[in-house]
Amino acid sequence: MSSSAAPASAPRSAPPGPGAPQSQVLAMERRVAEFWAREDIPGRALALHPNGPIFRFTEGPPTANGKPHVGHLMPRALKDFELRYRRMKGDRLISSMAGWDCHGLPVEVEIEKSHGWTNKKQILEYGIGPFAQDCRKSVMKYADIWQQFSERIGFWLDYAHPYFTMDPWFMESVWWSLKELYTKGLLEKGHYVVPYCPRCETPEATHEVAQGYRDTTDPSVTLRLRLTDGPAGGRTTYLLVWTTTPWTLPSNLAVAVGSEMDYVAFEGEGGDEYLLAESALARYFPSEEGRPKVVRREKGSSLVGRTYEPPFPGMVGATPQRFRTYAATFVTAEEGTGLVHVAPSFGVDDYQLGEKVGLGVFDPLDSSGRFTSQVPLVAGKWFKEADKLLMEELHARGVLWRRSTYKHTYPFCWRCDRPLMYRALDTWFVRTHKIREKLLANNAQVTWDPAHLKDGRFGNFVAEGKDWALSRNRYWGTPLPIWNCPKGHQVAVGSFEELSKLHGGPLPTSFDPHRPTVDELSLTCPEHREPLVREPYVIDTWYDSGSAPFAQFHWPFAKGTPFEVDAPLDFVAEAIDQTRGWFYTLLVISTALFDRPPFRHVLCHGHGLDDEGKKMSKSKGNVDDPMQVLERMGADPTRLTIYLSSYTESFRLGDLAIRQGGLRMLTTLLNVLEFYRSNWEVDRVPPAVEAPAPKDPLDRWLLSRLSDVVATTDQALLSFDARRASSTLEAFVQEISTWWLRRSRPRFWEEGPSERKVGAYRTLSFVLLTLGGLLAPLAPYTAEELHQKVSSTDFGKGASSVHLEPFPSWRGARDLALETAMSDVLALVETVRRLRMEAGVRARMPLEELLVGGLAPGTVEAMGPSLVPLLQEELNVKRVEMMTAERSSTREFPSDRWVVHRPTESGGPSVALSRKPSRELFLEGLAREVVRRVQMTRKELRLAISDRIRLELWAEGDLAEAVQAHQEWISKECLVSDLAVASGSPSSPEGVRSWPDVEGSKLELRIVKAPNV
RNA sequence: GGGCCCGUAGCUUAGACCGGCUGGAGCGCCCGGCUGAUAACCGGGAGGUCCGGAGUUCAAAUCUCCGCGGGCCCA
Repeated sequence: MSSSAAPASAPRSAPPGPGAPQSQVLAMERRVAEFWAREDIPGRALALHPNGPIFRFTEGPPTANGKPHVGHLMPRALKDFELRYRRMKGDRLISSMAGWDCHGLPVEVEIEKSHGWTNKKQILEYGIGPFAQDCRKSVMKYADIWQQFSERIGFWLDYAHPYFTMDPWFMESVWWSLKELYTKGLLEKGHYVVPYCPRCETPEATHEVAQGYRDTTDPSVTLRLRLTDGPAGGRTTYLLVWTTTPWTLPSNLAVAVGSEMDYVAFEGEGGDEYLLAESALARYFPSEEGRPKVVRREKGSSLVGRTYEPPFPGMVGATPQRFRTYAATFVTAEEGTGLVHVAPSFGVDDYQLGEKVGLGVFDPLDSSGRFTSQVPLVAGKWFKEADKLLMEELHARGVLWRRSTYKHTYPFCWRCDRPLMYRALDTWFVRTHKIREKLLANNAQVTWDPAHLKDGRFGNFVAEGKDWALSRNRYWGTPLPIWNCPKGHQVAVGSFEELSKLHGGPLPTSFDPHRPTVDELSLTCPEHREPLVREPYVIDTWYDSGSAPFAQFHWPFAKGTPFEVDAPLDFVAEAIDQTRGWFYTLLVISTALFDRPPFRHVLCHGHGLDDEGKKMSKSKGNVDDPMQVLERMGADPTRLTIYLSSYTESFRLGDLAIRQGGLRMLTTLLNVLEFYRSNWEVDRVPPAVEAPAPKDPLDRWLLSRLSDVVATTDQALLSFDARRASSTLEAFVQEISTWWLRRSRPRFWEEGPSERKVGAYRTLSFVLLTLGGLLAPLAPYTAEELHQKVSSTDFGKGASSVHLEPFPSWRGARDLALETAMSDVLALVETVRRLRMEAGVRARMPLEELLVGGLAPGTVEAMGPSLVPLLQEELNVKRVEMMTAERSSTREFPSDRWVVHRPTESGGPSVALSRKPSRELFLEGLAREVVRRVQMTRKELRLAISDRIRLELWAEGDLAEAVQAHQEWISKECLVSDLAVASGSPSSPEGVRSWPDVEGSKLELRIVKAPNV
C-alpha cells in the first residue's frame, strides 16, 4: 500500500541536553525498552488470549520504498492504541502480522534512478531477472527502516512473521482472487483511453493520477480549419478550433459541435468568414471596438455534418466519416471556441465519439511518447517537444490563427513527475461499475470516523463507479495470470497447481511467480495443445494490498487459517488519502469476492503539519525523520500529542507541539511518581493492589474521581476514541498532582507508620497502578514505568509487565456528594487566596479565622466537618466556620480587621478572612520562615530526606523569640537532632548562611549532617 | 469549474447536533507566591470583531445563505 510519502531530511534540531524536560522521559523510555527486550514482553503480549473473542485487524502495508517521515507516526500510533486496548480486554487479535507493500512503480523508479536510467528499454537491456532482484533488495532495506521506527514508537506487531506482498504464497492468493473476478466477468480487457505515463510506459489508475495534479502552463492554440463543402465560388469559411495539446493535432479526425449552442460567423481578414460559439466571441475580442461584425448566426445543429480540411492534410487517410463535424454533449461554452478538436486516441470523450461514428484511431506515438516516422516533421521527438515545431509549421501554412498560453491544473506522474497523457490502450479493468450498487450497500454498513467521509468524499467516489484500470505495462508486480491460446481463447490461472498442470509437470523448486520466471515457463493449452502466451502485464500494486485481509494467510490455500469469508475486519486506520487508495481497493475486492463490507470501523486521520501550521513537504524542508523525532522528543510524548490533537483533521506535530502537548502531561505524571518513589524508599509501605477503603475524605474523593475516569476511559477506547481517553487521563493527572498530592504531602512526612500516612500511600499506589493500566494503550512506556515503580517489581528479572495485565476493571462506587463538595472547596480556596493577596499577607503567615457564609444548610453539612481541615491547611488559617445564609447575614466585618468577599450576582458564598495575625500567630509564621530556610539549605547541601542534622541558629529580635517558642516544632520539621540557638553572630563564617531581613530581623544558620544513629 | 472538511486567545481546544447565564479550560506570556515533586506546584493579569457579511429569532459562537482563508479530493 502506498501513501503520499516524502523523503526525510536531516534532523532540524540537536538532541535534548541533560536538563531538558524530555530527557527524563527519554531515559525512562530507554529503561523500559531494555526491560521489554530482555523479558520479550512484546512477543508474550502478542501471544495472549489464544482463545479470546476475535478482533479482526489488518495492517495496511506501508510501501517498502522511500524513507518514512513524521506523518507516518500517526497511523502507527492510531492503530496501536486500539490494538493494545483490545488485547488488554482479552481479545484475540487477527492478525498482528506486520505487512509490507512491495510491488509497483515506486520501487521500479527507485531502481531506475539508482542506475541512472532514463527509459524502460534500459531495464530490458539490464535484464528483468536482475532488475527484479534489485527491487527485492530495495524492498527489504526499506522494510527494515520502517520496522525500526515502528517498534520505537511502540507499535507492537508480529514483525518476526510479516507478510510481504511479493511472497509467492501471497501472490498465489492474489491470483486466486483474480481468477474469481475473471470468472465472474469482473475482470476484462478493453481498448480505452487511460492516463498514461510515457516515461514509465504504463497506464495509471485514477487513484494514482489523483495524487499528481499540478498547476502548469500549456500552449493555447486556435486553428482556422477551412470548410470544404461551401458553395462553389462562395466566401471561404473557417471553423475556429481550440486546443491546448498541439501534439495531438496530427491525429485530428473530427470536430465536435454543441448542437444546442449558438454560433456566429464574423467577417475576418480578407473578407473570409470565421465560425465560433457566440459566447467565445467576447473572449477572443474583449474590447467592443475591436470586435468584428457578426454576419450570421446559427444553431450548432445546423453546423453538424460539414466537412473541413484537417490541420495536417494527408497525415492519415480520409474516410467518409473523417474530417467532418459531429454533435457532441461534451462541448462547452465556457472555454475554447465551442468547436472542439477530436483526436480519438488521446481523449476519453474523443474516443467515445470516435467509437460511435466510426472514426477509427490514429496514434503516431511509440510507447515512450515519441513520434514515429508516421509524422516525419517531428519523428523521434518527445510529444511535448513536438508542440513547438508543429505550431511553427501550422503558422507557416496559415492554419494557426491565434496562439498564447494557458494555465490550468494538469496531471503529472505521481512518481516520475512528468506530464501524463490520455491515450487509448489495451488495458485490463476491474469492472467496478457492474457492482456499484453492492459497493454502496457495503459501504453503508461501515462506521466511518470522521463520519462525513462515508457519504462525502468516499461515498461520492464509490458512487461514480468508475472502472479500475488494473494492468500495468511494467515488470515488478504480480503478473496478470491470464494466458492466451493462439486458437483464440483465454485461460485464467488461480493457483500454482493449475499452473503446474498447464506446464505439464512440477514447477521449479521455490518457484517465483514474478517476471521473468513466470514467462519462462512453457504452458500448453489443454484443448488445442498450442503454446499459451501470457497477457504481458503486471497488476496495480494497490490490488495486492487490497487483498491483504485474506492473502496474508495464504487463504484459500492454507488450511485452518483464521480468515473467514463472512467476517469483515473490525478495525482499520490510515491517513485520509487512503479513501482513494487502500480503503477503496479493500471495498472493491471484498465486495467482488465476498459481497460484504471489508471493515466495520475505519479511523481516518489527517496529515501532520509543522509548528507553523504548514504542510510538511520536501520542498519546504520541514519534513523530519520519525526516528529522529522519537529520539529527540520521546515516543510517549509524541503518541499523546497525536491522541490529544484533533487527529481526524490535519494538526501540528512539530517539536513545539509535542513539548506543549503530550510531554507536559507526562512530566507532571512522572513527577508524581518520583515523589511517590522517593518517599516510598523511606517508608516502604506495601502498594495497594486491591482497592483500599480509606477514611480520609481526600482519598475517598480521589478514588471516586478514579472510578469515573476508569469508566470514561474504557468507554472511549471501546469506541476507538483516543482523544477522549487521553484528555480524560490528562485532566485526572492534573487533579492528582495539583490537589490530592498537594494537600496530602504532609501526611507522607508523618512520624512512624501512622494511619494517615499509610492511607496516603495506599491510595496513591492504587491510583497510580490503575492509571498505569488505563494509560497502557496510549503511553505504553510511561504505563510500564508506573507499573514497575509502584508495584515495586522495578524492572526486576521475570517481572510482569502492565502490557500482560488486563485492562483495569475496578469500578468503585462514586461519591457524587463528596465530589460536589470538593469542587466547592476548590472554588473557596481560590477566593480566599485572592483575599490574602488583597490583605497583603503571605501564605506562610497563619491567620486567625475564616468565615464562610451564605451557604445552603446541606452544603454546610457536606463541606463542614470532613473538609474543613483541608481548608485550614491549604489556606493556613486556624479556625474555619461555615454558616448558613440565615446566620451569616447578621454579622458585621469592620474593614480594619477583616477582608471580605461578597457573593456575586450569580450566587456563591460570602467570605470573610481576618486580616492581621495575633502576636502569637506572627511568631508561628516566623518559625515557618526559619523552617523554610533550613529546608532550603538542606536541599542545597544535597542531604537525603531522612538525614538528621545538627543545626546552629543565630537570630535576633522577633525571630529569636519565635525560634525560642517553636524550638521543638522546628526540630521535628527539619529532622534536627542537635539544636543550638544563640544571639549575635557566628564566630567562624564557615558554612554559614545568612538572611539580613526576615520580617525585620537578621537570621544566620549553619547545618552539619548528624552522625547516623 | 465542482464536491467534502475545517476556521473560537500566540498554541491546543470545550461549547455547536438540541440557539438562552459574564464564551470555559490547559499551555505560552507578564506580575507575584510557594518550596523535603523544583524545567514541578499556587494566585493574579494581559490577551477573543467566536474568519467576514447578511438573514431567521425576543435572543446566534451555535440555525440558514453569501463571501474570505486553509486543507483534502474530483474534473
